[in-house]
Amino acid sequence: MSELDRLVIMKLSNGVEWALHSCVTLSQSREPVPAARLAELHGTPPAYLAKHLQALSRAGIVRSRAGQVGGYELTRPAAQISALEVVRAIDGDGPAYRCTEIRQRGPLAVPAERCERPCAIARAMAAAEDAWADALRRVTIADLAARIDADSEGTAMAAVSRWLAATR
Amino acid sequence: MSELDRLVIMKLSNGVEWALHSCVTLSQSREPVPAARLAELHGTPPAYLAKHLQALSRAGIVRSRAGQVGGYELTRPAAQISALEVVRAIDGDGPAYRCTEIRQRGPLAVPAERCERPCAIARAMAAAEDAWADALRRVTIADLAARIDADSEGTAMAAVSRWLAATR
DNA sequence: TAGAACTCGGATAAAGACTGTCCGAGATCA
DNA sequence: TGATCTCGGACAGTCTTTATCCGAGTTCTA
Ligand code: FES
Ligand code: FES
Repeated sequence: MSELDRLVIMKLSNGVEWALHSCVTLSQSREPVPAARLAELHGTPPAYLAKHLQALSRAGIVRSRAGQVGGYELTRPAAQISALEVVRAIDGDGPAYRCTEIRQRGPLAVPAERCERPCAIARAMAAAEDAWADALRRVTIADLAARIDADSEGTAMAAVSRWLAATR
Repeated sequence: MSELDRLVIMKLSNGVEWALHSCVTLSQSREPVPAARLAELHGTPPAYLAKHLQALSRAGIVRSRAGQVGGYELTRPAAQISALEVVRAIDGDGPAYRCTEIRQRGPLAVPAERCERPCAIARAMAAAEDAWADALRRVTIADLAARIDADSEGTAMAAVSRWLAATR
């Protein structure tokens, strides 16, 4: 690990990247795709990716199908799944900034009866998080697939579909 | 720990809250304030708060003064210090979403020569983080102090100044 | 209808980050 | 000169994240 990487503190689980790419891949297949196939395609540990897919299943984003022809598939059209849903399913739906109410502690503690409204600092942090969430809510899995396809001059998604069909 | 707290995944260090409140407090004092005094006022572990104040010192937000009348003081007027600077100093200045470039792995790996531009997914996540950062960049420590004062009907900051002077 | 193979699902260890604490180096004042 | 107070980085404990495994359930085949 390089020095630069060590200075950077990781705040979001790296599984978010795998989950988003997996959703984009699933949007290109009409049939269920096994977790092991997705892991091979993305070069990730199979068992760990499966754990994240389970989280997506609990969130209602994907549906699992057991058996020989089983696997994972999207429950809704890709245009109706926002990136925010995927991130929240993996990383947790709680706020990143958690107010401990330290204003109610110490010699100058504010009485609880005056703390009906959140602290001004907590309000500012919550507003920033809302802006972050809104930016992600406006992007759908279909948008991401289209952009990746455009970056590859319209060859990437077709290659994915071909690979999925060939190794079925 | 309650069940609700366990469901919420903590992504941001809670030291961010202590640092922001400490900066607001420091903005109300013309003289250096020792870390132990700030810890007593906020009801936090003294040694751990000191560690975070050291991080603020490295970032150039506060200046430390050793000796009997030493302590911490802001290096600039509170109106020129953004909340984003404080958050970045404590939680790290790296992006929360870290792209691992998984598109360059696996059987359908994209050649590196085609990866000059970041992945579309990474771009969307970066745009969301920019929105978050912009919201925090527009808020200064002086703004937060004014809002906390307004919430307390103009008594909070005066009480802080009085307490700091009385216990000097 | 019985069998076999393939899949998901949760339960189980190892690693790293955050939390919390300590004592020494340095500076100021008497 | 000495004492006292301050910061600063170095030291353990706890929790989340990472990674992995084997059993339960389902589907196709003979
Ligand atoms: S008391 Fe939690 S942010 Fe002010
Ligand atoms: S390769 Fe990292 S987000 Fe697409």
